[in-house]
Amino acid sequence: MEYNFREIEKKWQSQWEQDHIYHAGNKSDKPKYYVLSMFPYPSGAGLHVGHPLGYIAGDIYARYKRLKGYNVLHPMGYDAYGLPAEQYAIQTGQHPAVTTQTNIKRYRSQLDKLGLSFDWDREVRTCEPSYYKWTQWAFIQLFNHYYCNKAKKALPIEGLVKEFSAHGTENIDAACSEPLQFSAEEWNGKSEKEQQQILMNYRLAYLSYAMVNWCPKLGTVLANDEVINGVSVRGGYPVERKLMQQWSLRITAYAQRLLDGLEDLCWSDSIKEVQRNWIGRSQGASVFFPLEDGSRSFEIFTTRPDTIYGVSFMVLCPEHELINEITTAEQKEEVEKYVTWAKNRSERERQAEVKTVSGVFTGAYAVNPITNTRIPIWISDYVLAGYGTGAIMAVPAHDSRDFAFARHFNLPIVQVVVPNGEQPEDTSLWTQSKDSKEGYCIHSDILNGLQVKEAIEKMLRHIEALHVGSRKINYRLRDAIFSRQRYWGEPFPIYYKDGIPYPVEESDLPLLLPEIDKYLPTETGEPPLARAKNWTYKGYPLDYNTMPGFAGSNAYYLRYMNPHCDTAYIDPQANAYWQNVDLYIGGSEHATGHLLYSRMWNKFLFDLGLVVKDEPFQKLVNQGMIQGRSNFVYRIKGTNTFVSLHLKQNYQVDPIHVDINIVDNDVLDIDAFKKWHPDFANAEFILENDKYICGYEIEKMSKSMYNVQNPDDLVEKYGADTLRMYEMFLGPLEQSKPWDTKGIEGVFRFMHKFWKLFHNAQYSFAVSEEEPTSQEWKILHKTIKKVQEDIERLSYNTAVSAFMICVNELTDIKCNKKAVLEPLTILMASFAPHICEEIWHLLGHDDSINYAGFPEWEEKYLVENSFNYPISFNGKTRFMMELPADMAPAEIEKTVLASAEAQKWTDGKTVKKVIVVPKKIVNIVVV
RNA sequence: GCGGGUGUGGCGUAAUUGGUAGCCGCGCUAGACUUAGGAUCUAGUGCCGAAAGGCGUAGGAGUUCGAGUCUCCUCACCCGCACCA
Repeated sequence: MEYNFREIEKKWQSQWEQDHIYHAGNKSDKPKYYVLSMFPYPSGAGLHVGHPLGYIAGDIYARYKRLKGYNVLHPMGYDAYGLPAEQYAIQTGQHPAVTTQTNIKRYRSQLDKLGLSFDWDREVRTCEPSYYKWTQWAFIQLFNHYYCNKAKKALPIEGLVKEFSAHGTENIDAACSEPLQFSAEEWNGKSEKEQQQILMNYRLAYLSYAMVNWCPKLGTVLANDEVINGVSVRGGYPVERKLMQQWSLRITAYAQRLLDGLEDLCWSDSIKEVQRNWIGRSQGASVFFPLEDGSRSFEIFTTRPDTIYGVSFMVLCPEHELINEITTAEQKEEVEKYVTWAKNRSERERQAEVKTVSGVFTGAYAVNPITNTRIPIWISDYVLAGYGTGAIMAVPAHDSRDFAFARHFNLPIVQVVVPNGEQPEDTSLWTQSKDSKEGYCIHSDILNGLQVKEAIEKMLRHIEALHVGSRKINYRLRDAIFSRQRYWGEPFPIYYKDGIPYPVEESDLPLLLPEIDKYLPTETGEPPLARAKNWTYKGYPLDYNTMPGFAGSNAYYLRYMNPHCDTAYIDPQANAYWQNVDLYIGGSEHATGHLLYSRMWNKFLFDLGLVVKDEPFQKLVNQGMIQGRSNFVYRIKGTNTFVSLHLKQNYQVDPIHVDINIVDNDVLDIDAFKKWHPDFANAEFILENDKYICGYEIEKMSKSMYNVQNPDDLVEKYGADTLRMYEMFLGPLEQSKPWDTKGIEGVFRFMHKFWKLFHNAQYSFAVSEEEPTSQEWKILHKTIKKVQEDIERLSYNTAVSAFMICVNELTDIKCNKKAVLEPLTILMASFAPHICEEIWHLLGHDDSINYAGFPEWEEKYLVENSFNYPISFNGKTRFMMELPADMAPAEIEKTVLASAEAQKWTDGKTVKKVIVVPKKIVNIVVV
């Protein structure tokens, strides 16, 4: 029979599904392995060829591990809450649950066609009540815990309450929104409402008034990672700063642990670096500058306490609480004008005008606590409210922003650090600030002559001795805004009594998402949930917000371990067995979102003793994006005539996107083109060599550019096995690359060649029972070794090459011996499961190939005596050989040649050249 | 501006991790079988040269017996952060 992939793939896919062959039990004698691909958001557009890349890569690894004797957890599910379904609902009135359901169906059928070995018995959907029940449950736990900096973990809030009523804040070192100080008596004297407000300051999920990213077009707030360059990631709508009461997640409490945890993870350096940057730890000092009148002082943060002698002014952010208090009467009008102006600027305007200097003098002065000099206090929006204390000491000589400000407002510039080997300069001649990372100190009293590093340490000690400040570590990371004014998300299990939020009883979870008549905010501007009838609990109003998209994806990898458990979030036995994800595959766009929130969420659950591992994803691989390759035709302006690519320079033309499905190797199918669109029915063409050649460009894959390659079409034309192998063959997994269907024919040819190894000229199945020759063993075993090494390091493109080489070599020597072909089939089953399963059964096996043992490579076929690997890859035979250090070159050559002949590893070919170099290395070229 | 990464034939890529650069595939050229082929098979294919030979891993230097690989500088492109004190 010829290679009939359609029949083979259909047959085995339904067989596998029927037998639940990929179901992994929570108990097994085998070692466990957990392979996870990031679950998709089921969008209306369906899958394109980019999606399967990661799934196939994960699938190959899962199948490989199964063959290696592991109990493999390889689940899949859907990140089903999200904005697009809701936007669609607003436009059409269609319930988001319905569209989501439809899209999931489509996704599932597309995934099934690829022969992915998912354990569908464990499927989760974040929008199912049985799933989000536990998202809500986890939220309540966050609400009921605070972070203790001494224990370095989350602890129950009751403990904090006990401590407050016994000793006040005296012994407390906890993560909080604002540092508070009160005694036990003060605490006990407070009302329930006041106490609850104080506790909010400590809860890990807390309600607060905060400056948030408000997107008027989407009608919701967004997290920092959902905003890029002042516009929303989804939709690209402008985002403003707005003061609103919102739920937040105190992720900052975990900043240091999130940083430290990266060390032992097997993640790429780039993604670790992105997370480190996002957390943004900087070490320095907080210093208190008293006001001139001594009434109070204010705190600043600096990483360079050594430059404190160079401070010539202070700057407050326009939002700073001190402004009203200190502004002098003469300056009042001007300050108010500036503050109002600064507040009304959009985030985008502010970012676009970074270079423009603006600011205003408050009229007030502070005192430098080290030098006791009088320093003017200014206001400027180049100081950010969100970082540090929203106030800085300005050292214009050594900071470019301070320098620009000082020049603009004519403030003094004092050089305090001089680069080694240089002399102090006249700063009035400078056009920019001077780098001060290295050098010696001047004009700095006790620091004079010291190197920067020593000076920083000395000044830190000095500051501490004078009690004017202390060492401090600052993080750029902000708490995550956790509420959205949307419908299609998890409702908060929170109700309000007397304006105070209380969690819903755990036994009453899930708090079901109510039905509403319209998916829009109310006329009074309340979120859509305010439209729900009887949206109350115990007679009290429930929260109108829903949780953000990342809420449901925080711990989905944990629910896969026990997806049907409805008595606990995490089944301890299942968790003890599966531990955490061994290999996680997904796109790098989640570097600062999902991958950070998940780690924090997991650490919190770890603190509660609910999970055994502190980190969720041991090894992470980011598959590259697959870009689209668009094709163009060129229409001569004002006509309906199209000119081929290389002739277009003679005409005035408009390039027009053309559907890549009617273009083959950049050659246009003219008939199909005429039918494609009525406008082109009577089109005329200027051809080159009787062909119409299209131009191309690499762009994002998108419908409007007609460059979307649908995997279903390719499966239909070439089969899933070919598509799987081709996607892996395209290049290194982590690299982004344009989709190009050109090369798929080569892989398709390879599949036929492989199939033919098992068949005679008449296409009947025929393998020989003969004992293979040493050469045949070598071909097999070098392939086993190579492929195994390549899979382990996820270098699938080179593994596919190794298969091709192997099949070429076996075809050349017409090897059809079962002893060679059978192990090769098992070896390839991870890549091309359908064809290998078929052959496996043709070879006489009744059980599935999926659990056949993985073939081991035998060293004896690769190593002979002192030669390590006298096997050629890349058309070369090279190896190492132990030789006495004092052996003369001529002697070495003789020894090697003699040995080579004796071993017969040259397979009848003659040695062409022996290159002998010192250090025991020998290269031998054979022809 | 700061941080991370990449640069190899016409194209996607490979290179025992310091050891003949270009494996495998696409494309291209020639041939065979074919009524025909956009099917299949065979051979060739880094560049220059008729050949001998020479030149070649973005460019320049360095370390080494030996560099695509290590070090330094320059250039180009990609990604992340960005008034972060």
